[in-house]
Amino acid sequence: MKSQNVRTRYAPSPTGYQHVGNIRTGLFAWLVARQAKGKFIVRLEDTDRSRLVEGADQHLLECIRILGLDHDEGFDIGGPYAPYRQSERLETYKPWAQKLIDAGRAYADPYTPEEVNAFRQQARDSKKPFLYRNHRPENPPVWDGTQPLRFKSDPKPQSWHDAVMGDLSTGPEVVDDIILIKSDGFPTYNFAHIIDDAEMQISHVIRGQEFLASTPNYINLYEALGITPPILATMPHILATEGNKKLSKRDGAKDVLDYIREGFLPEALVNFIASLGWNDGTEQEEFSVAELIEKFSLDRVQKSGARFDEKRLLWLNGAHIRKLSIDSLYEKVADFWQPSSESYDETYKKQVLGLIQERLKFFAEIPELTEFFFTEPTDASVTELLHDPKNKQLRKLDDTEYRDHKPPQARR
RNA sequence: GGCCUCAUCUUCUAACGGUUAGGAAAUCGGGUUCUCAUCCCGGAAAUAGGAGUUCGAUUCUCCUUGAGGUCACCA
Repeated sequence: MKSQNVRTRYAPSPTGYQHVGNIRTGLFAWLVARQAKGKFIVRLEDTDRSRLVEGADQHLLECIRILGLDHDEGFDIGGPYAPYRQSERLETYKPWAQKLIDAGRAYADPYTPEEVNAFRQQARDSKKPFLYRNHRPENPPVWDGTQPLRFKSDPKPQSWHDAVMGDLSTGPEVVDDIILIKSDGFPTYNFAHIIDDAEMQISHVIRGQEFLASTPNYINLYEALGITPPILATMPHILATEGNKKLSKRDGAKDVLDYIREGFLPEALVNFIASLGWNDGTEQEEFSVAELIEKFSLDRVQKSGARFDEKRLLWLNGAHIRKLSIDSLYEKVADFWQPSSESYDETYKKQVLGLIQERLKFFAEIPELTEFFFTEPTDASVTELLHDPKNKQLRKLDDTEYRDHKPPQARR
């Protein structure tokens, strides 16, 4: 593949906030695109009308903006393949569905949900996996748009290559007649993403491990549609700090914006998220965004899941903070000063910052760490101590050295 | 239960089939520092188990075990 043709996408469903687990997929897609000087596309997969969360689309945009994952095409800015919101693309799915119907590769599902559930329960009771195609109707009715439209699959063994997982293969028993269009007229993810990726010329599909099991179905669909599959890259899950569960909102995965609100640096977050499941093979731990773009590669992504360890994020953020000049640090912490600091000027606050920079892990700690610089002591003995000329630390406050804005290592 | 995937210190991870299995976080100890932190030095800490291939296996193969995913008109 020519590098200028690399087009990756981040295509979440607007069903809530972004957390470290799902934003990593977006970060990796972005890195692949930027490294290859390709395009990064942000698409919204909003075909499940019942799970939509208001404001989730704006939240997503805010997250990628703050993390610096700039996009070239998207549901907010448009692009050559607009619209990029699946709910606005219903017309583009129709001809593809019709093509399958005409070829005898799609049919109307005549059963009620209750009937299908009964089949499902039957399979469960006999401890067998459920396969709809075992109940495939012999003479399905003409599809009138009110029933689900199902894919008439061609079950067979399949093998394919995954840019992260390597060579994979499955037997015919995993291929089934998946639903393409739901009875409400919206396509399923399974159908819509394949059409959109093809129409939008997506070169790499980078997504989480939960899609691994349905990939054989997608390959079957690609074949029926006559579409050459893109490069597939499956990311391992990020595990919650406790237990063995995938990191999820339910298990307390934090909103990415919450980290920003607590005063984590976007570049530290990006560094941290990238190193969850990826490293460049050297002993380097701290990476700038530019270095990540240069060094990232899908084939060095870990196959196994990585546990989310906030202690490591804390350390990494502290390390990034220590590298900042006082001026730059001062600029970034503007929103974190406590009320008692209001009457103090910039010069004084920068001096205070210089004193705490080395131990600062995230900006929300600032009030706690600096309160005594902004309050008059009430105890007489403390006052006496403060005026003790032998107290070197306090003398530094009068020192002019911090006005030079040197990084802390350069002082002394 | 079927199918798929994965498996190195507590955690994130490194190691063309040949290393005293390395680094980082956390932790413990020491040094620097008027405190804390930073910084420096050091300690403890791992190849899940069993076969096989090989002169030699963390690395290749198989089995076992464990973990995860999936079997939705969710993505």
